[in-house]
Amino acid sequence: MVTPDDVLPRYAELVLAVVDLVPSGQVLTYGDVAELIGEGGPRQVGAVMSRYGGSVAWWRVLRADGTPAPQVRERAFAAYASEGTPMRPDRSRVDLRQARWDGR
DNA sequence: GCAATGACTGGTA
DNA sequence: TTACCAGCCATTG
Repeated sequence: MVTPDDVLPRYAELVLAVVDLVPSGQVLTYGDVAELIGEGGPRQVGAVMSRYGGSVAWWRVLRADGTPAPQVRERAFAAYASEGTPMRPDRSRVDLRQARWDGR
C-alpha cells in the first residue's frame, strides 16, 4: 500500500494544503504557515517550499520582514504586481500590515 | 541512530 | 538602517 508519505513527506502535505488556501493579493510569512499548521517552524516551511513549492502559489509565502527569498525575488515581485499585493511606499517589500492573510 | 542541512526568526549591536 | 548570532526542528545522508 502506498501512502502519501512515499511521494511527499507528511509535513510537506500540511504546508502545501495551507498555502493553497491563501487568497490572491494576500500573503503569509513562513512562521505564519507553521503556526497555522500547529507544528514545525519557519525553516521546515522553507524547506518544503524549496522542494515542493512548484505546485502551489509559493510567492504568497515570504519572510517575516516582507521580502521574498533572494532566490526567487524577481519572479515573486512580478507576481505581486499582477495580483495587486499591497507594497510598502518604496515598493521594495510587501506591506505585511495590509497583505497578511488573517486565515479567514 | 547521529550529524548536517536549510526559500527562517527575533534579539542584540 | 545593516550585520551577526543562537535557536529552531523535520528531513536527509
